[in-house]
Amino acid sequence: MTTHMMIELIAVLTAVRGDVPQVMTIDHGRQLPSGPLESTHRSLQAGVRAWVERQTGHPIGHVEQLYTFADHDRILATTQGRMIAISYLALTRSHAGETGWRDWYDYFPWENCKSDEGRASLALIERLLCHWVAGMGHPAERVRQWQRCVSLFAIGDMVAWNDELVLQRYELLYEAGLVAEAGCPPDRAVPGQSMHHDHRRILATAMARLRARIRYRPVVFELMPEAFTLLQLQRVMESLSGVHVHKQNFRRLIMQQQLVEETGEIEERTGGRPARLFRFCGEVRQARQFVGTKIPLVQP
Amino acid sequence: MTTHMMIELIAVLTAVRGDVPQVMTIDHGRQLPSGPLESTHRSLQAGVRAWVERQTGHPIGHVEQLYTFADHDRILATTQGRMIAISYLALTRSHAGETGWRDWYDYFPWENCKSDEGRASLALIERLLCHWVAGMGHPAERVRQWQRCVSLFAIGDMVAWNDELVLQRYELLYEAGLVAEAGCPPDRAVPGQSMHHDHRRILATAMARLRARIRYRPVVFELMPEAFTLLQLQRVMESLSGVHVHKQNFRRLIMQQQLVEETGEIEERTGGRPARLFRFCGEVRQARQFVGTKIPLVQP
DNA sequence: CCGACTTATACTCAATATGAGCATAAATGG
DNA sequence: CCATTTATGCTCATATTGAGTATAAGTCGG
Repeated sequence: MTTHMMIELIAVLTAVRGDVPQVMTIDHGRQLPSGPLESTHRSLQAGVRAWVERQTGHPIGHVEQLYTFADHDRILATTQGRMIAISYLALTRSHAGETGWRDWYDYFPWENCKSDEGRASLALIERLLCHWVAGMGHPAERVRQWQRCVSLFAIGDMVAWNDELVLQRYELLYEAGLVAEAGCPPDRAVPGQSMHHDHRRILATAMARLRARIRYRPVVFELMPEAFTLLQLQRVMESLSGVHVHKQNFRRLIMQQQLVEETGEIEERTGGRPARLFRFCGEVRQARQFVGTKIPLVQP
Repeated sequence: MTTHMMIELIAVLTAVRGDVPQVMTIDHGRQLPSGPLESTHRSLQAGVRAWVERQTGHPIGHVEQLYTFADHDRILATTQGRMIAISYLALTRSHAGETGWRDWYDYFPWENCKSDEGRASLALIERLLCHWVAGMGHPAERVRQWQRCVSLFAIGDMVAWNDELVLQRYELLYEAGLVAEAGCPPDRAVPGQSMHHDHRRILATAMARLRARIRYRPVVFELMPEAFTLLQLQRVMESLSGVHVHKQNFRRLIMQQQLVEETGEIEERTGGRPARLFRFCGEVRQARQFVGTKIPLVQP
């Protein structure tokens, strides 16, 4: 029953610079940082935390297990065993001047519906997917897959865009042979940088998880500086989720949930009226950490 | 880097008999079924599916990875390596006359707030936790832990009961030394059967995940018979979540989401007025599988 | 057959939450 | 001074939610 196995830990280390969500990479942005599980680690979580903190020098906040893979792609040629990869999402604060950070949306331009670039890549994807289903032999299958395209990419406004379906959208593009990882020639692929192995897939899993988490848990604050204005908070939420929020309603919900408190300081350089600075009042709320938050994310 | 490892798959196979959620066990209810990962399995998910279907003879519906553990408790004495356990939640339909099925709430009586037994065990837990924090030396720590007790077990109606915090509640009881797994003598433990290793913890993880899933995904129907009345559906939802539902509002939400359609048949043996039978219209909704459902779960 | 009891189903109503907009305040740069 | 920008307070229509009333259509015991 005991076989040769290699356990690999893969971290999706995420931070926000300015308003832009970023991910730590190695190999010129082609891979996520990963390392073997060491026997000195008390637990998997502790292993990831120690190893990431050693690599980056930063303390990390939220750490969360994503998924464990053991597909046959991962069988090692050299040994008899199989490769198991356990992926983690880790959040950290600032990272001025470090190398290896890449924008989320370099890999997933279509997930950033806020930007013109994102909308352009969505329009292109719509055409490519239309072409893909048109080439299908079986009519029933064609209808089924088109409905899948429509609901995942919100084609034709029949359904609303769901920002949490990052993984499902990537998998559809993979099946349609529109990403480089699926063996597609680069000139016929959808825009967006590819990664080695299944690392872009793991990044998609992490993005989806984080988009889901920030709605109901106060994890955004792990990515924010100590003090921030409400607009800065809103911009980070928007760039993480890729969708717009109504400014006044966002403020209302944040305030009435007492997630933040005023620092008393004022941010002058807003470009308009100065804004009050806030801090996350996590200490006070520590016991109430299970009540959950509710943050409104609506369409533009 | 390659070490001796044993990869163990652990399944939390869940079904509903009558209105009662049950879990498949071995070893007279002391363990969850588990088996080694075999190299013939294409993927982990396929491995779990094949192995569970072979064991039970039933087709299983929803399968979902829960968590991967590799704590030092799991280090094997016999080999140099470490034990990795990957746990899965799997749902299946009926299981008339099979052995090994146990009620969820045999292990977690306090999670069934609907029943008198559940409320009684909650009252007992409240007293035991009160005693636990009273014995703490440091006042600040005492306050902190008591707030944790209050918010997890909804003591004193300051916060509402959150049915999804199954794991957090179990971990609190473990820390407080009130469960047999923490080395507590049986007569001083909280009611509820214990399990070997960390299997009750894994069951808690599964219960929490399923309680979260049934709110937003139509997975309940994987546990229902082909045709059912709305009251049957409601009772299953209630027993899975452990809380009561307002009958009329439940009907309203189910109907207006078009999750079900009438079969045309009538269930006569309701004990009152006969009820219309419904079936899940998953085929029609297959493409819309991402829209999500919303099922109201409120307090008694 | 009657009346107590059970469940099914339709409908109403108030409280709250949500989405969208208006208005004013306070800074900037010409 | 005025256009522009951002901050912040407030209103309002609509949708959602929680809870209750009312009625229908069976059962069962006498």
